[in-house]
Amino acid sequence: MVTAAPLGFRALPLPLAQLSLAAVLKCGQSFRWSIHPLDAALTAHEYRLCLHDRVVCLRQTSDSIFYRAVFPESVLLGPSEEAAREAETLAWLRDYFQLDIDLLCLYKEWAEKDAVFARLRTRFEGLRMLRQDPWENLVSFICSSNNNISRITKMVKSLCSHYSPSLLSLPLPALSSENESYHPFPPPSLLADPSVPATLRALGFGYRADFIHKTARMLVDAHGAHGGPERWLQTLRAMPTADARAELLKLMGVGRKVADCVLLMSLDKTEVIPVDTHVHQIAIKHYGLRGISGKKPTMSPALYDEINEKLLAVWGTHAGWAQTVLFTADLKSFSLYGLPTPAPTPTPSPSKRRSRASDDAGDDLTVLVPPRPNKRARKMVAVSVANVEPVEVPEIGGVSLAERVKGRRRGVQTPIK
DNA sequence: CCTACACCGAAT
DNA sequence: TTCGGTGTAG
Repeated sequence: MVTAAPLGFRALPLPLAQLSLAAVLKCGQSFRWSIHPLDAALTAHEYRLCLHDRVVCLRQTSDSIFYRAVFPESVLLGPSEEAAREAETLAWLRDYFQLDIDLLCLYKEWAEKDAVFARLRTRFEGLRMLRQDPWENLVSFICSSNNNISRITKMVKSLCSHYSPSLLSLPLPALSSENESYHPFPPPSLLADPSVPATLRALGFGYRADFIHKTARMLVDAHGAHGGPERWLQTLRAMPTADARAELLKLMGVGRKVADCVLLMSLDKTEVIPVDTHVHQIAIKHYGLRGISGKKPTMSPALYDEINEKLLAVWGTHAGWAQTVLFTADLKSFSLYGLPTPAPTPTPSPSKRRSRASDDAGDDLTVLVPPRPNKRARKMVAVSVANVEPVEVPEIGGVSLAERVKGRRRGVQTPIK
């Protein structure tokens, strides 16, 4: 069913299998999108994110993304400036969702290499890694320690509304006449103030309040207050994985797991696999990893590396992407929000039936795929804009992916010891 | 290098 | 108690 673009929206033809907003925006990568149901049956939603100068609004059908940007009340703009803004928004979309990466191509490669993935792939289509703002990503994941998605989301929104002025206010898309105000993510300088720890604690951040404040202070001290820290974080994208990780680990509240999340989700390190206890359990179950000998499931650096190298060998250069796709299916929150909660795949031997999605792969699957040099999936996704001349999207921001990821290989296998 | 333990708050 | 961790001290 091809739907006409809602009023004020532009259409961006894109198959659901290339990008599923419902999956990507709720899977624990980003915590700041607001999600509004468009009908009582919860079959469609509008997603909104406040950037520094505009609010991006998205909707999706089976074959298109619809997008628009809303700006604060300002001087009247001419047609050319309007067009420029349109182009910026589209460019942002392509960059943020990394639309020059062909997800189908990646799924195909993972399925060929990994029987577990091959079996589960149809359950979560369109799951891709975002290319997030590093500063926001960093702070969000400092908040993630010993925490869950629901509370992280509340904390991040609370952080924005308390430390960053409202950019604009917008009526909810449907089912209500209320307004919602939109706040950008606060810059490091605003979180480096001495009053911040007490304030954040009062907001329920707990011990993370000190982490955030100290990290902000470290970055401002080292790189200045006016976009310096943000620019410096961006430079980590051009750095080998191991070097970028070492920089992140200097920050307060940033351990291996948080550092790896930032490397994967905002610093272009596609091969990095953040390892938590959940990933560990699945790695044991399906990929032949050793468990912990003792009783305390405390993750040692050596074990972390072992898991990481093992899964990297299975999935290759985009191992971090593959891990996200695979383990997102296990998220409880996915039963919410009208995602097509994957019906359990019929198992040849239906002796066991469990509720958790990942258990469906069968228990005796110990997959041992020899590591193989992997050619990057870079076939571009055809993109065009309705009512505008079709636009091909060869690369992002003038910099090809090959350029961005160049020289990363060395860091991949480097153990931390 | 590796192991306890505290730390906040919500869920169980 | 446990959890989608990290800093600190041994």
